Amino acid sequence: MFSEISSKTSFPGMEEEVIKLWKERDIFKKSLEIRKGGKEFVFYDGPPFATGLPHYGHLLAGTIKDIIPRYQAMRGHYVSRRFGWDCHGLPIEALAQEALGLAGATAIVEAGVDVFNEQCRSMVTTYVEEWEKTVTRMGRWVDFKNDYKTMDKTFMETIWWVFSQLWEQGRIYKAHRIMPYSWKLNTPLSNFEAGRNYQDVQDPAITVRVHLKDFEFEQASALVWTTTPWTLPGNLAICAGPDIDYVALKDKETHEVFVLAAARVGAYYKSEEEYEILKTYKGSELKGLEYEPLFDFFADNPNSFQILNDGYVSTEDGTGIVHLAPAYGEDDYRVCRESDIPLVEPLDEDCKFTALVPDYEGQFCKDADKAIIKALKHAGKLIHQTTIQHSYPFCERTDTPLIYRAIDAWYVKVEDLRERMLANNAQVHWTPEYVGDKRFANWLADAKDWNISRNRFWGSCIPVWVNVNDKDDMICVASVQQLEELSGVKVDDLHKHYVDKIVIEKDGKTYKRTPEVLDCWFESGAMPYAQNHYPFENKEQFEGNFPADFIAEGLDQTRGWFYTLMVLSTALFDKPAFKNVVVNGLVLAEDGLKMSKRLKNYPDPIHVINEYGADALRLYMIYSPVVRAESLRFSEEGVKHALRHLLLPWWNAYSFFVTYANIDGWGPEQSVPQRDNLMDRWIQSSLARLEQQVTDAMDRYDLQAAVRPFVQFIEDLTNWYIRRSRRRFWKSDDDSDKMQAYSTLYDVLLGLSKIAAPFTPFISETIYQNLKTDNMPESVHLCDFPTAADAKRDAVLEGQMALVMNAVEQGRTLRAEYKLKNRQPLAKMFIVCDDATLLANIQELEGLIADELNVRAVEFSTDSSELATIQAKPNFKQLGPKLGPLMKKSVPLIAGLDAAQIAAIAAGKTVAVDLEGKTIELTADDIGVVRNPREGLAVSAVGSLVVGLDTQLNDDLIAEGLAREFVNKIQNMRKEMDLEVTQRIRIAFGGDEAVGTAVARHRDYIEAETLALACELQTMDGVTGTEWDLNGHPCLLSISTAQE
RNA sequence: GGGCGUGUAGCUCAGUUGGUUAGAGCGCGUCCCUGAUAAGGACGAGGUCACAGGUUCGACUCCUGUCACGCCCA
Repeated sequence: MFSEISSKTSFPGMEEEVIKLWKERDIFKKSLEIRKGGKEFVFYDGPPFATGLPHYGHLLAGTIKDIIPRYQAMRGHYVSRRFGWDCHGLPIEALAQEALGLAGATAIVEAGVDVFNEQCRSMVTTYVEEWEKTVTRMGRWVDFKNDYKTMDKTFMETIWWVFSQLWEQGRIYKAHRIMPYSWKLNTPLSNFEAGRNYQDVQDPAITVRVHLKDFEFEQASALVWTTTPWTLPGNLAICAGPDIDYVALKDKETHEVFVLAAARVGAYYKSEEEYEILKTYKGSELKGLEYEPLFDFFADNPNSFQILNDGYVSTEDGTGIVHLAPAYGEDDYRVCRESDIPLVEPLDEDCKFTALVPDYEGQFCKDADKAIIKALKHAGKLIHQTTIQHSYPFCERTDTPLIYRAIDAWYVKVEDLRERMLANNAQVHWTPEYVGDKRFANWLADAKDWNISRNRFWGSCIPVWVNVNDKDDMICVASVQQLEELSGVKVDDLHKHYVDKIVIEKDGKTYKRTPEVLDCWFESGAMPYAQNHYPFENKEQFEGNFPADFIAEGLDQTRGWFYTLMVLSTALFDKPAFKNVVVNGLVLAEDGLKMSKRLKNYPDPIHVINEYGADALRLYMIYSPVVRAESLRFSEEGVKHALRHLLLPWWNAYSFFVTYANIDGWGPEQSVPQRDNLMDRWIQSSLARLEQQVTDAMDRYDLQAAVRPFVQFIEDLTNWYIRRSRRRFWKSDDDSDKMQAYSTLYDVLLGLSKIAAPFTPFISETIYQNLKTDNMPESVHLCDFPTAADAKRDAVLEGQMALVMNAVEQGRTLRAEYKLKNRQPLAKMFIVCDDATLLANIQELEGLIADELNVRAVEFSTDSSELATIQAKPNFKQLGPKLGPLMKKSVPLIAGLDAAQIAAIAAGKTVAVDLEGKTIELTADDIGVVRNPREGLAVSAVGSLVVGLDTQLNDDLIAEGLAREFVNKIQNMRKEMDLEVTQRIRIAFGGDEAVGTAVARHRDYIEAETLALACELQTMDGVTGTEWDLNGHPCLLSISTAQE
């Protein structure tokens, strides 16, 4: 006996049961154990920040990360799945700051880095439990016990090793980075922090002139605009846009020559009469012109004081020529660096001018604006002065304006790796392809050196100790052991508040650690090595498992994880870190906007799971283009749809099987191998096709394509195979056909549970558990994925069934068209097909067609002429290349061929026709045949099949129709009364003569169909029952239960 | 501003190497069927395949440009 299935199964409830089962029997662990020794399929988990609850993006990625490994495991591979946690970085620091009420870096230092870091450490695990719960509830199998955390000592030690490898390659260098800086707190802030306190302020906006040397006009100056006069003492170059138009104009009043963007002249002169245009230039033509420094503080700085070119210059305001002080602007820094202009830094840590600029020494930079403007005015270099109001970032804690300035930073040289990274990327199979070929490849081709230092606290430390007396004397530490040897200190923890205290004394020199921590992307990129504590441990294991066979993340990781993995694997091993990658798109809210807690424009994931189940949610997401990097507008309705149209019909089919198998006492031990019935052979072939389609798609990592064929299969199974086979299960005697039917449906449901297992692990498991025998694996996820589909397919049979379905569909259409309801039997139908072989194929299923369409007889014929006319239509694909420009003109000609000609061509003869004076030889390949139903007949034609209905009714047919109506009403009443399927009944009825006659004539049929022991006619008055209308005849029906 | 992608029915999406009637599901309307019943089927309405050029006998499909949206970068 199979377990009975409640008619009110709750899918979410069933899923919870399955989770319990997996847990109790440790199925995940077993699924790994049974594959031990098999070829490994290596999966790397990209670590999420655990700073909030999982959202749909995580659920989606998690589902992909579950399906592929489940599938590969069923294909015989050993797939270890370790969960990863990204523990370091700003997101967690922000939470800790909030918890401790610390507003910024200085507050953290004041409170103590140890206090702060321990706070971070304690908060990392805040969401771990929730994550584990949700990930598990979604059905994802992943090892949380043997997870990796980027804050583990072993992980962090490998990070040092990775860093030291880069160091030894000469890839690590120090440079600057322009960052917002709080002069009050003496600390740089992250851009994120800087963005939180913008205020409207007034700043001076001045235009100054720099005198051009060796220009073609005498007394010429370039006009330069700035809102930060205090940066002018540090000016080292000016910059023009290469494609911007510039003019040299002569001021008619002063006779001086000024150079500025043509588009900006109007901002300086009210009328065209005030000046004269001498010449126009492209910015690129001005490149290289030298000018006299505004101030002479840095007059000897190499390569300085010339016009540079860069695309960032605009003509929105100012003069179209910008001044560059590389220490105080990101673009300034970049452009100057490209021209090898070393930066100068005239401010101290309080942003006061140093002795390098004696005129303003000791003055706070912004306060010096006035004096600087005055000096420029005095020197005749100030052309224009005004003030502007703009939005400017302020320090959150002190409400003082932030100063953008150069901060020491560590970089990894990446630019020379571009070629090798591209070559390695070419070995990676991307889904979808374009992300790898275009997006990622373009990104690699333009890779910039990577700034890996952060002026923060909670992260892996840069393992470099610097000689306190000589900044260029550095020691890069590659392991804990090395640090212990160098320092003589036992090292237990590699976080900043521990290692900063460790001082190295060597050869009489003192070394202290550089204060920065590493970008946490460095850690995730180093995850393949660090999760294994390579090379300190697991050397062989790592080397055998690198690169990964598969990873999956969102499109946003092109610049994130995908990139950092590639940089480090290329630098260290000159290999890609992964062979296959599935890139998913963004999950948006249904309104097309980003999901927003504030707008509440999406349903809570927990609600969706509890309402529809994880299987439905998984299916909905996977069966969408979001698995191919396109965005998905998440819709609850869509999840419901997956449940109603895929899971429920499947479940109903299974429920049908169990119900009748139990009634008949059928069990798997009675299974027989023969398949005499075409329907049985057909559904098995369909299952094989499904198997083949799924395997093909999965081996291409195309999840959407893998799910698609399930839709067709479920449709075939439920709406054709089961519907057409129903009687074989419950009306026939225990004969061989019934055995075969049970055996087939059993095999199919069992096979389907395996094929679907990676996608919908819960319902697959539930069904499998009930169907399996004792000598089968204890979980569907311990089974082998069905293969060798080729051998099980019968393409001829599949084609044959397609034709039959086509014929039936036409028959149904005709019934609808002629308003002949299906319960009304008809005497005859006609099926005509010119091809005798095809016709014979259809004829094999005559009984099925007759039954489905409720006709007493089917007449088959190869001659369609009585039912339809035929017409030829050109085969464009075939004729197009042959006819070329004459193609269009051939259309009416071919349509005009007569029946004899078409028949001749179809019979393999060649018919010659004249087209614009040219003779065209038409063969069977050149034309298609269209059949048009003859007028006045109930005929339909699709392709080569013509179907006709005999619509004439006689008394006999009408009586049978009534009997069928009668049965239908009784069945409805049985259902209404919620009777058991096997419950026997008695029927009492009243009705007119027609009803009475019909019932009398078909009593046996009625009693058999309705499981009635008696069906008695009474007068209308004698029956208290339900009133019905049987095809226009009034009828009263009453039923009562009966003992056999 | 640059790179990449997307744009097909009211909605969600398919659409093979270019071939003439552009499909499916949902929703809507009409009808039908039903011991698979939280269903199911048939039919109908609904499309200038974002727009404009070009290549071709023929373009949703290939090329160029434009527009809108998204992601990333600047």
